[in-house]
Amino acid sequence: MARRSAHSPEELRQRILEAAQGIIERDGLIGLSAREIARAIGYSPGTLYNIFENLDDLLLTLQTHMLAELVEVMRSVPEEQTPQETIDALGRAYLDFALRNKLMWNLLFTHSMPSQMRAPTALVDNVNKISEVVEKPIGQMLKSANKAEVELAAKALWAGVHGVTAIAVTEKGPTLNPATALVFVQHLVSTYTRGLTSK
Amino acid sequence: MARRSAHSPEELRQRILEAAQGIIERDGLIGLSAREIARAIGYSPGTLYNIFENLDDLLLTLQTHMLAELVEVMRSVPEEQTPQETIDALGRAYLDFALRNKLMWNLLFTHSMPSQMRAPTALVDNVNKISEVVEKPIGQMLKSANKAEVELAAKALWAGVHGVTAIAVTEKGPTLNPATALVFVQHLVSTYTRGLTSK
DNA sequence: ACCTGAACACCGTTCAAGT
DNA sequence: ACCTGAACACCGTTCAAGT
Repeated sequence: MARRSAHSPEELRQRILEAAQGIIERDGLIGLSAREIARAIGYSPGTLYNIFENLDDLLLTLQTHMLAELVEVMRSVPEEQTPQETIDALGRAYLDFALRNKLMWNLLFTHSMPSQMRAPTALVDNVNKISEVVEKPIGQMLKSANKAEVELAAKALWAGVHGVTAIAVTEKGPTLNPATALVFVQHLVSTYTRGLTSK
Repeated sequence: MARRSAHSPEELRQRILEAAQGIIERDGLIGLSAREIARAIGYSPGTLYNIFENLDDLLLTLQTHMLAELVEVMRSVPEEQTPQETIDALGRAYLDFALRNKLMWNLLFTHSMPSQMRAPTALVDNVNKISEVVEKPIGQMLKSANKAEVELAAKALWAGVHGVTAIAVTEKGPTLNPATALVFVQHLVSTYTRGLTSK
């Protein structure tokens, strides 16, 4: 057996990650297993371990990819006429992304491994990049504010939008759900920014 | 073998739930297994299935208990001098609870099972009860608002506080973490309520 | 009535052996 | 060099058999 190389190492790596993502989106984290991934791509379980250290490593890689994609989505939101509208558009983009990738997005903010394991810096950095995107329009709204104030405001507001999104995605609130989430996001953004500018 | 009844059924049920909670808080969801719980309480694995349908049922029960405890915590926060201060105290209580029970709190808002499984109504109801606690001080702040407006405001603000808490608990933000979270919660609450009252 | 433990169909991970 | 598949130590869950 062996030596097929029907796929290059990078191809194989991609196919593994895609298969894992598909399984998670379909069956949740519970449905994910090395053997199931192997079955999905038509390789033996052992092959995964030539490419990833173990399942946790694979999961971390998946989270990093997902987060990088989310950062890209946020960065490519075009600037609107007013900072207000730009922030609104960013909120919509964030919510949309989460609703399109419910289980995978949920996984990003889940303690899925033993607590002593720290998130890799690549992941933490990307979480930071998301709020950095929000700092620009916030800075335009608060022209007299210093950098620290803008950063605080951007992170607080983005965390707020994140919270609305999180409740909506997990469908654990009867009123706040995927269908109504946008209204809540817009209300939070407009009310918060009014509070910011009327200080 | 069998027939020990060293513990009443309710006692046994409690011991199982406590053991499960301990394992999750120590090793995460990954470390939880029926056999591990059985080992922890000194019974055979089969015993768990006399009391719970399966592990998902056990997990759902655990989530329901946890959420009921959180509702109790929120309801017992004393009313302060001003609605503003009361909302602030509620935010602090919510954050404290999450930081004291990191992994278990995280579990409450995690898609831990196959996606077709719906959350039981007891769980969804309790999520709603949390924001109801916030409606009271919000109503005092907005005397001319109708019920729907107060509900929207309470849910949006609570979801926002939830988001700050979520980022802090998972320790995936370099700036927003357990040590700094309170500042973010207070900033979000005060800025949002200023926006509300200055409409 | 209550509990056990063997049994079944699964896991993650390793690694000697094959091409 | 790359991949397999057997092997090991685990799982969740069921259920006949014991007290």
